[in-house]
Amino acid sequence: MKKAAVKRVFNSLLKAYGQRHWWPAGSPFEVMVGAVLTQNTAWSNVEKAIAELKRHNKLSAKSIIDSRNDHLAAWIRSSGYFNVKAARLKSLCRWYLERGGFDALQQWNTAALRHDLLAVHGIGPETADDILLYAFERPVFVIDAYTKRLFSRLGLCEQDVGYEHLRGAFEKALGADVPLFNEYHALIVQHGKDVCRVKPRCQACVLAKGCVSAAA
DNA sequence: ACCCAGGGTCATA
DNA sequence: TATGACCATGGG
Repeated sequence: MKKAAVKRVFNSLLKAYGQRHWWPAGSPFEVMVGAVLTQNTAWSNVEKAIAELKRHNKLSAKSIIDSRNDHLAAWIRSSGYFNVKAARLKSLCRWYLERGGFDALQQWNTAALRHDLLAVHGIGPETADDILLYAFERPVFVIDAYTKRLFSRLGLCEQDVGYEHLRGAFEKALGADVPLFNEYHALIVQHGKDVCRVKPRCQACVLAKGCVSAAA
């Protein structure tokens, strides 16, 4: 992808939506939990689940591991796929504690940390990259369905582009820039919620032409 | 009633 | 390697 085009889209989105102030969480660990809970799920449902974990004093790796599966599933019920996600949260928390927690993991280089995260059951590329960018503040560009949809509509990538390929394209076009990656992904999600497929025009389409007309 | 959301895993061909 | 099934709640 061309640098200029990628930056132009960012400027358009920023002008349309303003700063997003992501990730909405009080701690890196909360980011990690939210990243699992939001898999294929609306964030509004995740907020309730996290509030419920907090209410039961279970927003820590140890307390999650020590919880019964059926209890944990009940607390995160609102986020959907609760049985699956209860198991995924536990595997993530085991990984987290086995590696010595946040400060120890923060010593790792980004490539090694990403590789290790991807080996955790239930952590795929997008969840891993959410964690890397928003919890560990590493320069990793997060790709999601919104990103592929928007950029393929804009004609900047193929519709069926692979995750790693598109991630590499963004990172190459933008350079390693954590605050920029943070804001950009958040803006893409905001644009996705603005939903061109429902509204005839979303705010950013006024500025970044093509998004509407290419919608199928 | 239908559609989809800030995905990932697993079984099958 | 490439699809398809499956997981499941809540808001539009």
